[in-house]
Amino acid sequence: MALGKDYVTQECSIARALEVVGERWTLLVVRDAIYGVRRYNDFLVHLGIPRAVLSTRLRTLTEEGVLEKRRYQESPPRDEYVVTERGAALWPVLRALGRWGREYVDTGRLRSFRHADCGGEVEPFGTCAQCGTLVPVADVVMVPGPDLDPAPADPVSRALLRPKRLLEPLETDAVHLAH
Amino acid sequence: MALGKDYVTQECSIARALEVVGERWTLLVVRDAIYGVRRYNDFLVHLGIPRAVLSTRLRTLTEEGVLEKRRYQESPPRDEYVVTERGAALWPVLRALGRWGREYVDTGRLRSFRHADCGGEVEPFGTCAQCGTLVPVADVVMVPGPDLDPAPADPVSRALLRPKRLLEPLETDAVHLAH
DNA sequence: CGTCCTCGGTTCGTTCATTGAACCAGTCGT
DNA sequence: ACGACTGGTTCAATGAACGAACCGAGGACG
Repeated sequence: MALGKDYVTQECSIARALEVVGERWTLLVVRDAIYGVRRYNDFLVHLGIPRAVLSTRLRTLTEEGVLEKRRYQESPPRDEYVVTERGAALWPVLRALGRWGREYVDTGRLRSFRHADCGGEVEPFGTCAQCGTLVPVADVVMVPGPDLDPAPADPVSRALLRPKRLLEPLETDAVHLAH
Repeated sequence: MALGKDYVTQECSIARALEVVGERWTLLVVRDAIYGVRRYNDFLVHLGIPRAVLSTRLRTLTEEGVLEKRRYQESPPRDEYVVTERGAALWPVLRALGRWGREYVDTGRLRSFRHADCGGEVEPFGTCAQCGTLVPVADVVMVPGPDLDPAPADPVSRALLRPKRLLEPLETDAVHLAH
């Protein structure tokens, strides 16, 4: 971790993991990436993160193999950041955090996560309440809840008002209009 | 979160959770608390954290209801920090982080976690490999692995070389000798 | 051809958190 | 009376985050 002193003294996989994803904003960047956000500007407006910090996070996450920088058009040259398998493997962490946040911090029902195959809700530990299988990230559908702001300012939040399968790229208003 | 700007713009339980436990060191403090560490000095030597930071973390975690400050002897007056139910509910987060760290960052086998009732290993999502039940934190036993340093410098790490049920108080050398 | 706009950054001064060392107060053991 | 232990607080220096400004490559438009 690029934070002054690191956790290397810790003989613990939790500490090792936090070395990689424990910095401020990092897990939120990964969350957005799993939600399907891929472009610099989309991360920027959705997170409200300082540009310099975003640049650093994207760079280190790419170096760590959590994201992959990929050119998706040549003219003008444009790159996107896509979650790797390693990044997608952080889904259980985010799911667990989200459940804890909802139960112990939140008040409203913001989003729920359902198994694409059978519609069952994904439980605290990532299994499907309906069919009991351990749901892979790619088979999770994010469903917006009733307590989300119905008309958010930024296009990424608006795009996330529709149910959306995780990992698939997000279509923002801008991209939509460009067609 | 006490970090300059907060994540309040984020309509997301993950962000809300990170508001509480997203700061540097915080999750490691909670991890230690779940491992059974309870006393200021034990956190200090085991984490190698600056005293000022430890003090603020313990205070905010107490205010947030993740830990509870409790007087355990009157003369001299001594307090200990014990995980609450709310704090113990963070176990899935730590388990998920640990699994990710072991699979994608670590090399060695540092610790494993087993179901106290049947001895089965606790799987990535927190279920028991043997009997299939979702194992509550209090029924998890931490078992040290072969790649741990066999003679660590601090007494807390030494105490953690023995198998240990989570949440139960840790007996360090010092306490042990004091009997 | 000149101007404006977008995207994906970098630079920079200010603010804020972390660090590590020093200090301190209450209590015990001897 | 003296020193050690526990559980802190204080302080100066460092480093990270913040936010606004700037920048360069490439269209788009007229």
